[in-house]
Amino acid sequence: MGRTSDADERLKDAALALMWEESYGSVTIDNICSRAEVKKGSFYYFFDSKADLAVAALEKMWETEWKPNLDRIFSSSVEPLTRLTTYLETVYQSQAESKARLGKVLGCPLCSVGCEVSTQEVDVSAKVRLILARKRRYYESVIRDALAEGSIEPCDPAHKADALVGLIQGIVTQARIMNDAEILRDLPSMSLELLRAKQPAAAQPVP
Amino acid sequence: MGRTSDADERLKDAALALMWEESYGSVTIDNICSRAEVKKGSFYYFFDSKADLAVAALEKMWETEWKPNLDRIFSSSVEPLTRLTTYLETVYQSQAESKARLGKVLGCPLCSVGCEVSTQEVDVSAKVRLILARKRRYYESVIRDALAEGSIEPCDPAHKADALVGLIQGIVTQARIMNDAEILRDLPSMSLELLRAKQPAAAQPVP
DNA sequence: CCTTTTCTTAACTAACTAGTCAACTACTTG
DNA sequence: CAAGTAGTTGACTAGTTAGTTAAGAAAAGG
Repeated sequence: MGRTSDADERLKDAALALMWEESYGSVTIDNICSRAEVKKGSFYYFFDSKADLAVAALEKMWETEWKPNLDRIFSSSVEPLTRLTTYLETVYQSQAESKARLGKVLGCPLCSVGCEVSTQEVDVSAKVRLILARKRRYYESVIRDALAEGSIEPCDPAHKADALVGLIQGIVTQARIMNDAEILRDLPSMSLELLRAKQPAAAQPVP
Repeated sequence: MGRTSDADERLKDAALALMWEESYGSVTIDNICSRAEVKKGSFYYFFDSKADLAVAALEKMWETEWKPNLDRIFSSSVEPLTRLTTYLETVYQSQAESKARLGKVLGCPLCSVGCEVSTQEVDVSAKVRLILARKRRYYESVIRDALAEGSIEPCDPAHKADALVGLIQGIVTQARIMNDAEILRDLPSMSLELLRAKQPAAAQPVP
C-alpha cells in the first residue's frame, strides 16, 4: 500500500507539546513542522489546518494517555474517594514534574486550549467539550459510588460532578498562572470538603 | 501642553474587549487599532508592544471596573457570606448578559489571558498575578469575618481563599468553554459548601 | 521488476504582521 | 501670536505566515 510514514503521529505529538508549553495561538504551522521534523508539504498532505491537527492531537492524547490512566486509577476495585485522592496525587506529581523539567507548571492542555479557542475555533472547542464530558463521567461514578457507600453526604451527583470538575480545573489553571505546583497539594482535601466526605467522622468510630 | 488625546484610552478599551472576546494571541495590533479607530503610528506613540498595551488595559480594568465593584459588594456593612453570594450573583448576571448580547459566554479576562500567556509573556502574567492577588484579599476578608462570626467551620483562611479562587475561576472558565452561563447558578451553593457554612444547620435550630 | 500508491521535498506565492519615519496638525502657554 | 509641545498620519520596509505545486522517492503488490 505504498510508502509508509509516522509523520502524522510526530505532528500530533509536536502540536500537543507546543500548544501545552506555549499556547494554541502562539504556535505556528512552521513551528510544529520543525519540532516534528516534517516539511510543510507533508503537513498539508495529512491535515487541512492547524485546527484540524489540534483536534487529532487532542483525541490522540485522550486515547493513548488520559483514558488508560483514568481506567487504571478509577478502577471499581478501589474505594470511591480513594480513587479521587489517588488521581489528584498524580495531578500534583505530573505538574511538579513539568515544573522540575521545564521550569514551568503547564496546567491542563484541555483547559488552556479550550479556554483560549472557545469563542474562535468551533471544531477544536467541540473536541475539548467532548473530552471534558468523557472525563466528567469518572468523577460522576466516584460520587455515585461514594453516595451508595454512604461515605459522603447526600447530594445530586451531576451537580457535584460539575463542581468537582470546576474546582480541579480551577486550581490546576491557577497553578499554571502562578507557576506554582504546590497549591495542588491541597487539592485532595479541598475536593473531599466540597464533596462533604464523612472521612473525619469515620476516623472517629462510633463507640 | 500640546495636543490632547484619548487614543490611549480607546486602545486600552479595544485591546481588553478583543482579548476577552477572542484571545490574546489571535488579536493583532492592526485589529486593536481599527477597533479603536487609531492609526498604527499613534499606537507606537503610546505603547511599545501588544504586551505593553495589555498590561495597561488590565490595570485600567481593575481600577475602573473591578475595584469599585468589589469595594461596593464586599462592604463590611454586609454580612460576610452575603457579600460572597451577592458577588457570585453578579458574576452570573454579567456572563448571562454577554451570552445574550454576543451569543458567547466570555468568562473572566484575567483567567483566560493569564492562562494563555503565563508561559510566554512575563510582564502580562506578572500583572495578571498581581490583580488576582488583589482580588483574593476580598475573599480572604470574607473568610476571616465569617470565622469571627462563627458562620463557617474552623479553617485556615489563606488556604480556603485559594480554594475559593480556584473554584470560582474554574466554574467561570468552564462556563466559557461550555458556552453555558447556567452552570454559574450553582456557584453560590457550591462556594458555601466549600466554606462549610453552617447555614443549613442554622435553618434547623437545635431543639 | 515494473506499476501503482503513498508520502516527501524544495521552491514558490500572496497576504499579513510588526515596527519605523518624516512630515504634518492641533493645542497650550508665555 | 510665536514657538514649543503633544499627538496624528500614511506610506514605507522587512520578515513571517498559511497554503500550493510539480517533481520525485520509497514502499507494496502483482
